[in-house]
Amino acid sequence: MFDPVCPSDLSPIRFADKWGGMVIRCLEGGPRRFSELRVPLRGITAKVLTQSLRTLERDGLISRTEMAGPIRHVEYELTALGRSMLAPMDVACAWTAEHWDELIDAREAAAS
Amino acid sequence: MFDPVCPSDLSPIRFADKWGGMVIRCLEGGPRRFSELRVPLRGITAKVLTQSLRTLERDGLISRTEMAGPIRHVEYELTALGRSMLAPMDVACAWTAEHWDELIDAREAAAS
DNA sequence: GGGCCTGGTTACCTTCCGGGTACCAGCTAG
DNA sequence: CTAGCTGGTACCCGGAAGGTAACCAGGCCC
Repeated sequence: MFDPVCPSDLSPIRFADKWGGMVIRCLEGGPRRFSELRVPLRGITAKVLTQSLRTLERDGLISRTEMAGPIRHVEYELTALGRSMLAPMDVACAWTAEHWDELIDAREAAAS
Repeated sequence: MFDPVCPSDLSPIRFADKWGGMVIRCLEGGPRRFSELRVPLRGITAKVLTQSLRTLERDGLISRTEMAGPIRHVEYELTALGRSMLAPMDVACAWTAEHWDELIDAREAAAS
């Protein structure tokens, strides 16, 4: 789903850290487990994902819940605050999509 | 106008690099010269401002014009692309302002 | 000539971010 | 006993970002 060489790297708008925005997108559809997040975030290592999740939690955007039971089960979920950030993110995505060609052109013109 | 310890550092939404968003805000009202930009961006050094301006120019968000004449005169101005980014920035600012307390609370809760 | 304004450049240093590898405990299935 | 899944942690590394201090040319004023 998300590529390590994500096109959004070209966008001047960034949410949280490098993977933060994508993590939030992954949680948009409901709670997810650690290993479930690693699937769409292709190429992310456990360490980096942990890092990103801890930061998002510190900033109050997601919550971490250890479920009871014999086997280990941790769920990450968007908080109300995190969910409220989806709106600005949509705006940013729309802007990036709309001006995609201009962004590419600017880079190419600058490279030459 | 802008503080080096800008409150927006707490916002998970960032535009361009550290000073990029503020530079764009400074140019909102029309073209500005290098030294005019240094006034509101308190504490920014020439090198860092140059760096930021070069990046913004590379990304097609601002334009740099050397004016003719005996004394040196350089003007920086928002391009159409740069100006179009003001809308997403407004949305981001509004979100940050609206959820300011929650952002602070989250940090404080995490610190304890 | 000396000082100041213009808009920078250069070298250097420090911090942070992201990533790679290895390793861990707890539980389960074969 | 061994392998595999869960969700991580510890350690090291390289590169980029951000900042400091010094210096620069060109033109102005005195």
